[in-house]
Amino acid sequence: MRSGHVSFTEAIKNILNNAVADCFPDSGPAFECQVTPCQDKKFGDYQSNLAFLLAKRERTSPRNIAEAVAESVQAQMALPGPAGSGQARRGRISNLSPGESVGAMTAGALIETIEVAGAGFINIRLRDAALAAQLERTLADPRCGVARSAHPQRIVVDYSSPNLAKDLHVGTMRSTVIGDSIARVLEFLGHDVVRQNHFGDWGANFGVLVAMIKREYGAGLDTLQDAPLETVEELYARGSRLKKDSEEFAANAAAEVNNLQSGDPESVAVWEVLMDKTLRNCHDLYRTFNVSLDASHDCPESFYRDDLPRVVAELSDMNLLVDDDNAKCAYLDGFHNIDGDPLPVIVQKSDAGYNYSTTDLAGIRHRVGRLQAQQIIIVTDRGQELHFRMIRALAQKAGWLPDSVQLRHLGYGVILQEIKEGGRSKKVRFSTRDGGTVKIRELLAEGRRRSEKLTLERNPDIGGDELDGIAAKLTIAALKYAELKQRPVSDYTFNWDQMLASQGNTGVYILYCYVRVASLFGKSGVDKDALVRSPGSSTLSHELERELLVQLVSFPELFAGYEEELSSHDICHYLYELSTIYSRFWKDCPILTAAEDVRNTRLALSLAVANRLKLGLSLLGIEVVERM
RNA sequence: GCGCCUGUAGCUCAGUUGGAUAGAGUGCUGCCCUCCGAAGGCAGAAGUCACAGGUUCGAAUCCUGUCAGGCGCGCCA
Repeated sequence: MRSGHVSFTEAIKNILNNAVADCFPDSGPAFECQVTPCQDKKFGDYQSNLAFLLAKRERTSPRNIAEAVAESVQAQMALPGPAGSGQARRGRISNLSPGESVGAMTAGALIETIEVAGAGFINIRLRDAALAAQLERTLADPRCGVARSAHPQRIVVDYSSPNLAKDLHVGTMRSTVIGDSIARVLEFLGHDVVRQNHFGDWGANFGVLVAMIKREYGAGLDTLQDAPLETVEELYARGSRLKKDSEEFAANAAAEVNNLQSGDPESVAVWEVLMDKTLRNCHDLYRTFNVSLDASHDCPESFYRDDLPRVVAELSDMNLLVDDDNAKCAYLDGFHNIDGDPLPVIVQKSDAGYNYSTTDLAGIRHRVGRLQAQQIIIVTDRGQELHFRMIRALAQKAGWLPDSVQLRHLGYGVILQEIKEGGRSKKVRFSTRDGGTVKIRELLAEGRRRSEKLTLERNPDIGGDELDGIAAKLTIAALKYAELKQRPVSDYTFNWDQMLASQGNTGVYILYCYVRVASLFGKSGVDKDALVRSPGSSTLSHELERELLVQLVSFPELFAGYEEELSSHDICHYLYELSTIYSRFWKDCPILTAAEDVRNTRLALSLAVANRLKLGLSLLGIEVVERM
């Protein structure tokens, strides 16, 4: 259990569990009540369906069970407790001492009403004072009430992992954005996160590149150093074609792979120039895109070069390998190819070179052995699922991946675009007009053009560096939010107008909500610190204040299942809900012109909203703006 | 052929450890600035939850089958 902070869900669960144990002593200690927020707020704040689950075992109607449990809870509520349940007047904000956690509250202090409805639903409405007290406790808390995990793990998160022979494109963007959010949240929850950028800088692609560079630049490596970045990609594209057309060049490229692997100084020198150039570009892009990866997280394929022969040798010693057309293969149960024949993991190719399976196995050994990972999360496209299933099975068989270490492959779908063709629209893979891959750099530039235009339309007096900064942040918010708001598993359709729309479930809408609060505090001249120290003790005077309060204090519950689900889209959903409630509140509840006590309450609510928006967005890798 | 994933409003998607009348946004039709930012808010119309069976007090959710789509299945990563 997490100590210090207990969410309302957990507190209610405890109360209901006690009541069930009281009414039905035979139900057994294994019974755990389920508590969820009411889907319809008219029923209350939280509901439980425990009566339905118990009905069969107790051989009575759900309604009877619910009524018995509710009665028992009501008896708990009547008990006097340290929270002074009898004094907790409805509607008063500061009745509970701010230091007291939800877990320490008595049933009477926490619950306003408990009712049975329908066939046996138990609906609970919380006391305003309990909600308000929880808000006060978290107003000064940079974590907004979210506890750290009681069981922190060392978790390796492997993401982004671009192929350095090409500039970063939208395919790697998904891994980068999704993985970055996962790393940020797990770290926030107190885990020891080890980010690993397993980028492609070794193997066949680089044989081609080194061969091309030697051929075209000869001794003039300096000119390559100064050449624009596109040169590399262009060289690679031509080299790949040449490899198909010319046996001589293909042999050269293969030879260069061997040269690199054996540490030939001349080839390695070329490779280093290449790496320096492309890596600088890559890290530069991470900074621009607000991705929390830097050089300290680099753990590329080449990192494992000395391990590769050992991986093969050890597998061979364990008698797990067979020779097949000169390739060294491991066969595992349950994997078949298109003809139904056994499908191998190839760890050494017929030309004696190593491939990505070898590197991934070396990666697992390194992460489990040296990095002491308790969990490994790899974020790549869904197409690699079979590959990772086989790698996992082989690593387990070899004893490199103990049962205590979980290896998870998080696969995501492809990015599509809608195109019109003869009056009908269809979806194809997202690409440039000539069918090439879309580069992240170009995407950012296009987003900034659009964001700048939209900003100027609304706010013509913004200009210069401020405009640049706003356009950059809006672009990042739009792109990342669009990426994260839906489940990674599904394909998604790229659409600038949709992601930059200020209406609807977009990053821009949420930023706008934040901007309104920022503007409010700019105008009011309110001392935020004073507000945090003494948030006021006014009555709740409007139903929207309460609705906002309920949403605000449920923030920690968002993270209850995160480690299991890695569901950043739930965070998006929460932020969007919070923003819509605040927008309604904003419309109906004047703040600055209200009487002082009402005003202070509304300011405190506003501050709490801004804090959660800022924190939640930061966990998605999105920065807020103060003006837009 | 086999495996994995997906199918919910015209469109984009939530909801899937079984729970109350299936939710948002967009688009459409209207409405709301004397008031803290209208990049906002409100109201209305729009659904055989792909289809067919099954399991039970109860199914978008679980099981079986069918259909449709995406991806993967031996030396690229």
